Amino acid sequence: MSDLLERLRGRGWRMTAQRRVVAEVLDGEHIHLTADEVLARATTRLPEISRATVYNTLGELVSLGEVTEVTTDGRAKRYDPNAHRPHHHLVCSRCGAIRDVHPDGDPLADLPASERFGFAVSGVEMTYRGVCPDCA
Amino acid sequence: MSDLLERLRGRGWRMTAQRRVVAEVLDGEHIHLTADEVLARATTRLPEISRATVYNTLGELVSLGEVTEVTTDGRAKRYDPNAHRPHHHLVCSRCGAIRDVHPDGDPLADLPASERFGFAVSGVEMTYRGVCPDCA
DNA sequence: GTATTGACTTGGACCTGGTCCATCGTAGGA
DNA sequence: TCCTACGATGGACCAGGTCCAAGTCAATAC
Repeated sequence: MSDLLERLRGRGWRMTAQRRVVAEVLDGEHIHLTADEVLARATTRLPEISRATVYNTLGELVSLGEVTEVTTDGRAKRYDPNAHRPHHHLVCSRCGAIRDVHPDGDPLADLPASERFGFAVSGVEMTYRGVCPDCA
Repeated sequence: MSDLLERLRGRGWRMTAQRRVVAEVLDGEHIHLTADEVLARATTRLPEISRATVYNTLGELVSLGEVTEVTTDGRAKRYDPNAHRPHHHLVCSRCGAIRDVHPDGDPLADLPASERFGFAVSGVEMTYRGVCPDCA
């Protein structure tokens, strides 16, 4: 069984066939599916699952902190199960392919107090853009 | 007249009352309006302007490189007229307020070759998150 | 094993942000 | 001043996402 399912069970998450399938579909590295893609993959395993349930389950996984939402293009949100290890994203400007990346340095430290406008700054998301080998 | 209008005229942009109003509404620092907000403000000056025209004009300004699109929340895109001076954004997690910021360092240099997956990397967007003074 | 119950699921209506298109209007050149 | 290609209009349409009332079921208690 996946780590994700293991953790959810440990947190007392009520297990249903639908939730299991959604969690299984999201398991792995460099996974960045849209809700519709999750629905499509879940449907192959559990044909009667509904769109609303997929949205509900994804929303819960996000509030549990097990999955993060990424919007790289202003269109559909994507769901990234790799929330336990902080990372940023590298996106192909042509085909939209996404890779998880780990830049050096501490971008939070690079924002001087004079550029904080009195905000309590707590995090930063970085989206690198480029062209992937397949599109070059 | 604003710099923006000046530049557009210099580039042979056909000037109409609608385009002028949209460009004027977008003039200034720390401006990050949604298309609907642009429409609302434009409507006070030119009541008969249509939604389609606002979207068309914003799209053109973006392809001309005079305005950049920002999506900070996966909802409506926002339009940032400050495209001629590169910058990043600091967003309040509570109220959504946005400030332009200029971090130190070169985030592009912080992405090692081993983390580039063969991409030709050309740029990076950073979104700092925090709580603004008004919401604290 | 059965009863109970509150949480989960469902499908469909609905909402928001955005795009498209046929038609009308007009800026700017001749 | 006239022409015409480009821009504006509004209304239909689309994608992604949310909401809701009704039905279903996992987990607990007995």
